[in-house]
Amino acid sequence: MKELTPDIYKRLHTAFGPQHWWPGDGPFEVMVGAILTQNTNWGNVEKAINNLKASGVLDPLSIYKMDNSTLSGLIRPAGYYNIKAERLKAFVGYFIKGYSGRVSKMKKRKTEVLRKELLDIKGIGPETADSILLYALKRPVFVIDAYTKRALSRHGIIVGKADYNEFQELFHLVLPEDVALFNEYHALFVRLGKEFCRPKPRCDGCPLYPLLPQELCHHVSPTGW
DNA sequence: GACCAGGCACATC
DNA sequence: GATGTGCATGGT
Repeated sequence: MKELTPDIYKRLHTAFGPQHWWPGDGPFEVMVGAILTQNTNWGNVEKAINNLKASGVLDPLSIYKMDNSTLSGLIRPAGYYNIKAERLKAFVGYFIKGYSGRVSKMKKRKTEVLRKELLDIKGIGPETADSILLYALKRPVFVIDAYTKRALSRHGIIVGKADYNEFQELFHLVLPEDVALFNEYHALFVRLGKEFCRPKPRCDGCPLYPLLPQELCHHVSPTGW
């Protein structure tokens, strides 16, 4: 197990520069995007969000009142549209009943309380909850996604099995609680993932090379990542 | 046509 | 507790 050293962030930031995350307009749009992007290409999510905007329904109350079938029709380009319609409805139900659909009210609560509440909503798991906490509510919570897991495993920083919380602890233990840093760092891992750490790796020019145990990042860890 | 994408819940062993 | 499967569109 290698350490999560500061030069990893430096290498990524030097290679890619600032990523300007989260793309989108305002906290509520970020929350909606966090649900829509589950296992889905961001370009498709943008189409769905644009449909909601064009119909003038990208607000909590409109989504809350909308038929599931109408909603699923609008978010269709994002894929899994029936499930995601339910998940959006579940989230806005919580948001309206708990906080009158107001981000300012939600911000009064502690991070741990909000995380627990979000995880209790059917369709919101750890990555979606943490994305909402970090990118919409500006809490210092590190987001772990498939790319981050894959990159850390392939580069030998995590060896063997690790669940979401163990990956997250790796960052929480060494990083200062800095929202801007968490924001940028996660976005950089996604950028790295898109360019180099896909299931079929394209390792030429990977900025984390030569952290690798051997020579090439075709190295596949025991976890299968 | 095959592969992949900024997950999650649920069934089954 | 670990592993497998359904959910689905759209770009490469």
